Amino acid sequence: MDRDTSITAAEQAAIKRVQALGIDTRSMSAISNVFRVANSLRNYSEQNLLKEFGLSFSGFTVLWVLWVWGPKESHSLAAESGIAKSTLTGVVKTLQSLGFASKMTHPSDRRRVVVRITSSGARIMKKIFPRFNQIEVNATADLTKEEKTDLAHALRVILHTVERQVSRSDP
Amino acid sequence: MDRDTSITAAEQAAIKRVQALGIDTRSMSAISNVFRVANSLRNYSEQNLLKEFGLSFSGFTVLWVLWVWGPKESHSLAAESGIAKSTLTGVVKTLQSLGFASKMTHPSDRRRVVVRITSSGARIMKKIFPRFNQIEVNATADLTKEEKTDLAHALRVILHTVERQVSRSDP
DNA sequence: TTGATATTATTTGGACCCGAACGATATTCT
DNA sequence: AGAATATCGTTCGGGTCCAAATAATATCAA
Repeated sequence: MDRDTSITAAEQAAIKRVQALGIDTRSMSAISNVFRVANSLRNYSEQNLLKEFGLSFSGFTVLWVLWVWGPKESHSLAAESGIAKSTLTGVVKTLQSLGFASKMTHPSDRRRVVVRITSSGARIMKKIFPRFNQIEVNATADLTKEEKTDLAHALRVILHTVERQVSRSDP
Repeated sequence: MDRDTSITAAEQAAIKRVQALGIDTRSMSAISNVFRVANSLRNYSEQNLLKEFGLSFSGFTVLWVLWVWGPKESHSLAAESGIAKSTLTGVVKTLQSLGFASKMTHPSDRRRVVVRITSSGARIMKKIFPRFNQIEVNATADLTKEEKTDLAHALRVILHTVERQVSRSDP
Protein backbone atom coordinates (compact mmCIF):
# COMPACT_ATOMS: atom_id res chain seq x y z
CA MET A 1 0.00 0.00 0.00
CA ASP A 2 1.21 3.48 -0.82
CA ARG A 3 1.69 5.45 2.32
CA ASP A 4 -0.43 8.49 2.97
CA THR A 5 1.65 11.65 3.16
CA SER A 6 -1.11 14.17 2.56
CA ILE A 7 -1.60 17.29 4.60
CA THR A 8 -4.67 17.03 6.79
CA ALA A 9 -7.64 19.31 6.26
CA ALA A 10 -6.85 20.97 9.59
CA GLU A 11 -3.34 21.80 8.52
CA GLN A 12 -4.53 23.17 5.18
CA ALA A 13 -7.08 25.39 6.88
CA ALA A 14 -4.46 26.62 9.33
CA ILE A 15 -2.03 27.57 6.58
CA LYS A 16 -4.74 29.39 4.69
CA ARG A 17 -5.77 31.27 7.84
CA VAL A 18 -2.33 32.66 8.65
CA GLN A 19 -0.69 33.07 5.28
CA ALA A 20 -1.35 36.79 5.22
CA LEU A 21 0.19 37.40 8.64
CA GLY A 22 3.84 36.85 7.80
CA ILE A 23 3.84 33.47 9.50
CA ASP A 24 6.57 30.93 8.75
CA THR A 25 4.33 28.06 7.73
CA ARG A 26 7.21 25.66 7.29
CA SER A 27 8.15 25.90 10.97
CA MET A 28 4.49 25.89 11.91
CA SER A 29 3.87 22.63 10.05
CA ALA A 30 6.91 20.99 11.57
CA ILE A 31 6.06 21.88 15.17
CA SER A 32 2.28 21.55 15.04
CA ASN A 33 2.69 18.02 13.74
CA VAL A 34 4.98 17.22 16.66
CA PHE A 35 2.11 18.13 18.99
CA ARG A 36 -0.39 16.18 16.96
CA VAL A 37 1.69 13.01 16.91
CA ALA A 38 2.59 13.22 20.61
CA ASN A 39 -1.02 13.72 21.60
CA SER A 40 -2.27 10.96 19.38
CA LEU A 41 0.29 8.40 20.57
CA ARG A 42 -0.10 9.36 24.20
CA ASN A 43 -3.84 8.75 24.06
CA TYR A 44 -3.43 5.59 22.06
CA SER A 45 -0.93 3.99 24.42
CA GLU A 46 -2.93 4.98 27.49
CA GLN A 47 -6.07 3.46 26.03
CA ASN A 48 -4.63 0.32 24.51
CA LEU A 49 -1.84 -0.59 26.89
CA LEU A 50 -1.27 1.42 30.07
CA LYS A 51 -4.88 1.41 31.26
CA GLU A 52 -4.61 -2.36 31.63
CA PHE A 53 -2.01 -1.87 34.38
CA GLY A 54 -3.60 1.14 36.05
CA LEU A 55 -0.87 3.43 34.75
CA SER A 56 -1.16 6.94 33.38
CA PHE A 57 1.32 8.07 30.77
CA SER A 58 3.16 10.04 33.42
CA GLY A 59 3.19 7.11 35.80
CA PHE A 60 4.63 4.98 33.03
CA THR A 61 7.25 7.63 32.27
CA VAL A 62 8.34 7.90 35.91
CA LEU A 63 8.53 4.13 36.23
CA TRP A 64 10.51 3.98 33.01
CA VAL A 65 13.02 6.52 34.31
CA LEU A 66 13.45 4.52 37.52
CA TRP A 67 13.86 1.34 35.51
CA VAL A 68 16.51 2.88 33.28
CA TRP A 69 18.45 4.86 35.85
CA GLY A 70 17.87 3.01 39.09
CA PRO A 71 16.91 4.78 42.34
CA LYS A 72 16.68 8.55 42.01
CA GLU A 73 16.02 11.55 44.20
CA SER A 74 12.76 13.41 43.68
CA HIS A 75 14.04 16.56 42.04
CA SER A 76 16.04 14.76 39.35
CA LEU A 77 13.30 12.17 38.89
CA ALA A 78 10.80 14.96 38.24
CA ALA A 79 13.14 16.74 35.85
CA GLU A 80 13.98 13.58 33.95
CA SER A 81 10.27 12.71 33.71
CA GLY A 82 9.37 16.16 32.44
CA ILE A 83 6.94 16.99 35.27
CA ALA A 84 6.97 19.39 38.24
CA LYS A 85 8.12 18.24 41.66
CA SER A 86 4.66 18.82 43.06
CA THR A 87 3.16 16.62 40.36
CA LEU A 88 5.70 13.91 41.08
CA THR A 89 4.51 13.63 44.68
CA GLY A 90 1.08 12.54 43.48
CA VAL A 91 2.32 10.27 40.71
CA VAL A 92 4.70 8.46 43.06
CA LYS A 93 1.87 8.08 45.58
CA THR A 94 -0.14 6.33 42.89
CA LEU A 95 2.80 4.14 41.90
CA GLN A 96 3.26 3.21 45.55
CA SER A 97 -0.38 2.25 45.91
CA LEU A 98 0.06 0.00 42.86
CA GLY A 99 3.14 -1.52 44.48
CA PHE A 100 5.40 -0.44 41.63
CA ALA A 101 7.60 2.07 43.48
CA SER A 102 8.81 2.76 47.00
CA LYS A 103 10.26 5.70 48.84
CA MET A 104 12.98 6.03 51.47
CA THR A 105 14.62 9.01 53.10
CA HIS A 106 18.10 9.80 51.96
CA PRO A 107 20.68 8.19 54.29
CA SER A 108 22.58 11.38 55.01
CA ASP A 109 19.99 14.14 54.40
CA ARG A 110 16.56 13.66 55.86
CA ARG A 111 15.02 16.33 53.68
CA ARG A 112 15.64 14.29 50.58
CA VAL A 113 13.71 11.29 49.32
CA VAL A 114 14.99 8.45 47.18
CA VAL A 115 12.48 6.68 44.97
CA ARG A 116 13.11 3.21 43.59
CA ILE A 117 11.23 0.77 41.43
CA THR A 118 10.04 -2.36 43.24
CA SER A 119 10.64 -5.87 41.92
CA SER A 120 6.96 -5.96 41.05
CA GLY A 121 7.41 -2.68 39.16
CA ALA A 122 10.41 -4.04 37.30
CA ARG A 123 8.48 -7.20 36.42
CA ILE A 124 5.61 -5.11 35.05
CA MET A 125 8.02 -2.93 33.12
CA LYS A 126 9.57 -5.93 31.45
CA LYS A 127 6.10 -6.88 30.31
CA ILE A 128 4.90 -3.43 29.28
CA PHE A 129 7.92 -2.00 27.56
CA PRO A 130 8.14 -4.44 24.64
CA ARG A 131 4.47 -3.77 23.97
CA PHE A 132 5.04 -0.03 24.16
CA ASN A 133 7.91 -0.42 21.75
CA GLN A 134 5.60 -2.33 19.44
CA ILE A 135 3.35 0.73 19.37
CA GLU A 136 6.41 2.78 18.43
CA VAL A 137 7.30 0.29 15.72
CA ASN A 138 3.77 0.30 14.32
CA ALA A 139 3.57 4.08 14.39
CA THR A 140 6.75 4.36 12.34
CA ALA A 141 6.04 1.36 10.13
CA ASP A 142 5.62 3.47 7.00
CA LEU A 143 8.98 5.20 7.41
CA THR A 144 12.26 3.84 6.14
CA LYS A 145 15.16 3.26 8.52
CA GLU A 146 16.83 6.37 7.23
CA GLU A 147 13.71 8.44 7.74
CA LYS A 148 13.41 7.24 11.35
CA THR A 149 17.03 8.11 11.98
CA ASP A 150 16.62 11.52 10.38
CA LEU A 151 13.45 12.13 12.37
CA ALA A 152 15.16 11.36 15.69
CA HIS A 153 18.09 13.48 14.58
CA ALA A 154 15.97 16.52 13.72
CA LEU A 155 14.04 16.25 16.97
CA ARG A 156 17.27 16.11 18.95
CA VAL A 157 18.45 19.28 17.25
CA ILE A 158 15.20 20.99 18.25
CA LEU A 159 15.51 19.70 21.79
CA HIS A 160 19.03 21.05 22.14
CA THR A 161 17.97 24.40 20.67
CA VAL A 162 15.01 24.76 23.02
CA GLU A 163 16.96 23.68 26.08
CA ARG A 164 19.61 26.23 25.24
CA GLN A 165 16.96 28.96 25.04
CA VAL A 166 15.37 27.83 28.29
CA SER A 167 18.65 27.87 30.16
CA ARG A 168 19.43 31.30 28.76
CA SER A 169 16.16 32.83 29.97
CA ASP A 170 16.22 30.85 33.21
CA PRO A 171 17.84 33.32 35.62
CA MET B 1 28.04 27.77 15.72
CA ASP B 2 27.95 24.06 15.09
CA ARG B 3 24.60 22.68 16.05
CA ASP B 4 24.35 20.11 18.79
CA THR B 5 23.04 16.82 17.50
CA SER B 6 24.25 14.58 20.29
CA ILE B 7 22.15 11.94 21.96
CA THR B 8 21.22 12.95 25.49
CA ALA B 9 22.47 10.99 28.48
CA ALA B 10 18.90 9.86 29.11
CA GLU B 11 18.56 8.43 25.65
CA GLN B 12 21.89 6.65 25.90
CA ALA B 13 20.93 5.09 29.22
CA ALA B 14 17.60 4.00 27.80
CA ILE B 15 19.17 2.31 24.79
CA LYS B 16 21.63 0.51 27.01
CA ARG B 17 18.84 -0.65 29.31
CA VAL B 18 16.70 -2.27 26.63
CA GLN B 19 19.21 -3.44 24.07
CA ALA B 20 19.04 -7.03 25.32
CA LEU B 21 15.25 -7.21 25.12
CA GLY B 22 14.82 -7.26 21.37
CA ILE B 23 13.66 -3.66 21.32
CA ASP B 24 13.71 -1.63 18.11
CA THR B 25 15.80 1.25 19.36
CA ARG B 26 15.51 3.18 16.13
CA SER B 27 11.74 3.47 16.48
CA MET B 28 12.15 4.10 20.19
CA SER B 29 14.49 7.02 19.58
CA ALA B 30 12.23 8.53 16.95
CA ILE B 31 9.07 8.39 19.08
CA SER B 32 10.54 9.17 22.49
CA ASN B 33 12.04 12.33 21.05
CA VAL B 34 8.63 13.35 19.74
CA PHE B 35 7.37 13.23 23.32
CA ARG B 36 10.37 15.09 24.65
CA VAL B 37 10.07 17.92 22.13
CA ALA B 38 6.30 18.25 22.54
CA ASN B 39 6.58 18.37 26.32
CA SER B 40 9.41 20.86 26.25
CA LEU B 41 7.73 23.23 23.81
CA ARG B 42 4.38 22.98 25.54
CA ASN B 43 5.89 24.03 28.85
CA TYR B 44 7.99 26.72 27.26
CA SER B 45 5.11 28.38 25.42
CA GLU B 46 2.83 28.19 28.46
CA GLN B 47 5.47 29.83 30.63
CA ASN B 48 6.76 32.44 28.25
CA LEU B 49 3.70 33.40 26.24
CA LEU B 50 0.30 31.93 27.10
CA LYS B 51 0.45 32.61 30.83
CA GLU B 52 0.45 36.31 30.03
CA PHE B 53 -3.05 35.98 28.59
CA GLY B 54 -4.43 33.55 31.15
CA LEU B 55 -4.45 30.74 28.61
CA SER B 56 -3.48 27.11 29.06
CA PHE B 57 -2.06 25.25 26.12
CA SER B 58 -5.40 23.52 25.65
CA GLY B 59 -7.26 26.81 25.85
CA PHE B 60 -4.94 28.22 23.23
CA THR B 61 -5.47 25.16 21.03
CA VAL B 62 -9.26 25.38 21.25
CA LEU B 63 -9.18 29.10 20.49
CA TRP B 64 -6.85 28.43 17.58
CA VAL B 65 -9.24 25.84 16.14
CA LEU B 66 -12.13 28.30 16.41
CA TRP B 67 -10.02 31.00 14.81
CA VAL B 68 -9.05 28.77 11.91
CA TRP B 69 -12.36 27.02 11.31
CA GLY B 70 -14.94 29.47 12.54
CA PRO B 71 -17.85 28.43 14.82
CA LYS B 72 -17.91 24.74 15.61
CA GLU B 73 -20.08 22.25 17.47
CA SER B 74 -18.69 20.78 20.66
CA HIS B 75 -17.97 17.26 19.49
CA SER B 76 -15.96 18.29 16.45
CA LEU B 77 -14.27 21.09 18.37
CA ALA B 78 -13.14 18.59 20.99
CA ALA B 79 -11.94 16.12 18.36
CA GLU B 80 -10.08 18.77 16.42
CA SER B 81 -8.48 20.07 19.62
CA GLY B 82 -7.40 16.59 20.68
CA ILE B 83 -9.29 16.57 23.98
CA ALA B 84 -12.35 14.76 25.35
CA LYS B 85 -15.78 16.30 25.19
CA SER B 86 -15.93 16.42 28.96
CA THR B 87 -12.66 18.30 29.06
CA LEU B 88 -13.87 20.75 26.47
CA THR B 89 -16.77 21.78 28.69
CA GLY B 90 -14.34 23.11 31.28
CA VAL B 91 -11.93 24.68 28.83
CA VAL B 92 -14.72 26.56 27.04
CA LYS B 93 -16.03 27.70 30.39
CA THR B 94 -12.62 29.23 31.09
CA LEU B 95 -12.47 30.81 27.63
CA GLN B 96 -15.92 32.31 28.23
CA SER B 97 -14.85 33.77 31.55
CA LEU B 98 -11.92 35.37 29.75
CA GLY B 99 -14.32 36.74 27.14
CA PHE B 100 -12.58 34.90 24.30
CA ALA B 101 -15.36 32.48 23.32
CA SER B 102 -19.14 32.28 23.46
CA LYS B 103 -21.72 29.52 23.24
CA MET B 104 -25.16 29.30 21.63
CA THR B 105 -27.57 26.45 21.15
CA HIS B 106 -27.81 25.04 17.65
CA PRO B 107 -30.66 26.70 15.74
CA SER B 108 -32.37 23.46 14.74
CA ASP B 109 -31.23 20.96 17.41
CA ARG B 110 -31.40 22.05 21.00
CA ARG B 111 -29.11 19.26 22.20
CA ARG B 112 -26.18 20.73 20.32
CA VAL B 113 -24.04 23.70 21.18
CA VAL B 114 -22.13 25.94 18.80
CA VAL B 115 -18.98 27.60 20.11
CA ARG B 116 -17.52 30.66 18.45
CA ILE B 117 -14.55 32.93 19.06
CA THR B 118 -15.46 36.45 20.17
CA SER B 119 -14.02 39.56 18.55
CA SER B 120 -11.90 39.99 21.66
CA GLY B 121 -10.68 36.39 21.24
CA ALA B 122 -9.84 37.01 17.60
CA ARG B 123 -7.99 40.18 18.54
CA ILE B 124 -5.95 38.30 21.13
CA MET B 125 -5.24 35.49 18.69
CA LYS B 126 -3.87 37.94 16.15
CA LYS B 127 -1.51 39.12 18.85
CA ILE B 128 -0.54 35.73 20.25
CA PHE B 129 -0.15 33.65 17.14
CA PRO B 130 2.77 35.50 15.55
CA ARG B 131 4.59 35.20 18.86
CA PHE B 132 3.76 31.52 19.07
CA ASN B 133 5.06 31.12 15.55
CA GLN B 134 8.25 32.85 16.60
CA ILE B 135 8.73 30.14 19.21
CA GLU B 136 8.28 27.58 16.43
CA VAL B 137 10.79 29.42 14.28
CA ASN B 138 13.32 29.63 17.10
CA ALA B 139 12.86 25.97 17.98
CA THR B 140 13.63 24.93 14.41
CA ALA B 141 16.29 27.55 13.82
CA ASP B 142 19.09 24.99 13.58
CA LEU B 143 17.32 22.96 10.90
CA THR B 144 17.53 23.66 7.19
CA LYS B 145 14.38 24.29 5.17
CA GLU B 146 14.61 20.80 3.75
CA GLU B 147 14.97 19.26 7.19
CA LYS B 148 11.87 21.10 8.42
CA THR B 149 9.91 19.92 5.42
CA ASP B 150 11.12 16.36 5.88
CA LEU B 151 10.28 16.51 9.57
CA ALA B 152 6.71 17.64 8.93
CA HIS B 153 6.46 15.01 6.23
CA ALA B 154 7.63 12.15 8.45
CA LEU B 155 5.31 13.24 11.25
CA ARG B 156 2.35 13.31 8.87
CA VAL B 157 3.14 9.78 7.78
CA ILE B 158 3.12 8.68 11.44
CA LEU B 159 -0.11 10.54 12.06
CA HIS B 160 -1.84 8.83 9.16
CA THR B 161 -0.50 5.45 10.25
CA VAL B 162 -1.70 5.88 13.83
CA GLU B 163 -5.10 7.23 12.82
CA ARG B 164 -5.55 4.25 10.53
CA GLN B 165 -4.80 1.91 13.42
CA VAL B 166 -7.12 3.78 15.74
CA SER B 167 -10.02 3.68 13.31
CA ARG B 168 -9.41 -0.03 12.74
CA SER B 169 -9.60 -0.89 16.46
CA ASP B 170 -12.38 1.61 17.10
CA PRO B 171 -15.50 -0.56 16.84
C1' DT C 1 25.48 27.79 69.94
C1' DT C 2 21.96 29.99 68.18
C1' DG C 3 19.84 32.77 64.74
C1' DA C 4 19.44 33.60 59.76
C1' DT C 5 19.42 31.65 55.32
C1' DA C 6 19.00 28.01 51.95
C1' DT C 7 17.31 23.74 50.21
C1' DT C 8 14.48 19.76 50.38
C1' DA C 9 9.56 17.49 49.54
C1' DT C 10 4.84 18.24 50.47
C1' DT C 11 0.44 20.63 50.64
C1' DT C 12 -2.82 23.79 48.67
C1' DG C 13 -5.88 25.80 45.23
C1' DG C 14 -7.38 25.90 40.81
C1' DA C 15 -7.33 24.22 36.02
C1' DC C 16 -7.07 20.27 33.08
C1' DC C 17 -7.92 15.47 31.76
C1' DC C 18 -10.49 11.26 31.01
C1' DG C 19 -14.35 7.66 30.92
C1' DA C 20 -18.71 6.64 32.75
C1' DA C 21 -23.12 7.98 34.22
C1' DC C 22 -26.70 11.25 33.51
C1' DG C 23 -30.42 14.27 31.69
C1' DA C 24 -32.27 16.54 27.77
C1' DT C 25 -33.60 16.34 23.12
C1' DA C 26 -34.22 13.92 18.49
C1' DT C 27 -35.21 10.14 15.80
C1' DT C 28 -37.04 5.69 14.68
C1' DC C 29 -40.31 2.10 15.05
C1' DT C 30 -44.76 0.18 15.56
C1' DA D 1 -49.11 9.33 18.58
C1' DG D 2 -46.38 7.03 21.86
C1' DA D 3 -42.57 4.15 23.16
C1' DA D 4 -38.02 2.61 22.46
C1' DT D 5 -33.59 3.96 20.92
C1' DA D 6 -29.89 7.05 19.72
C1' DT D 7 -27.25 11.21 20.23
C1' DC D 8 -26.14 15.43 22.17
C1' DG D 9 -23.46 18.21 26.20
C1' DT D 10 -22.77 18.21 31.11
C1' DT D 11 -21.69 16.37 35.58
C1' DC D 12 -19.08 13.36 38.51
C1' DG D 13 -15.08 11.02 40.60
C1' DG D 14 -10.42 10.44 40.59
C1' DG D 15 -5.88 11.30 38.80
C1' DT D 16 -2.61 14.68 36.72
C1' DC D 17 -0.67 19.26 36.31
C1' DC D 18 1.46 23.62 37.83
C1' DA D 19 3.16 27.62 40.81
C1' DA D 20 3.10 29.36 45.29
C1' DA D 21 3.00 28.71 50.10
C1' DT D 22 4.51 25.71 53.72
C1' DA D 23 7.08 22.55 56.85
C1' DA D 24 11.13 20.08 57.80
C1' DT D 25 15.90 19.78 57.69
C1' DA D 26 20.58 21.43 56.72
C1' DT D 27 24.03 24.93 56.39
C1' DC D 28 26.07 29.26 57.27
C1' DA D 29 27.30 33.26 60.34
C1' DA D 30 28.23 35.66 64.24
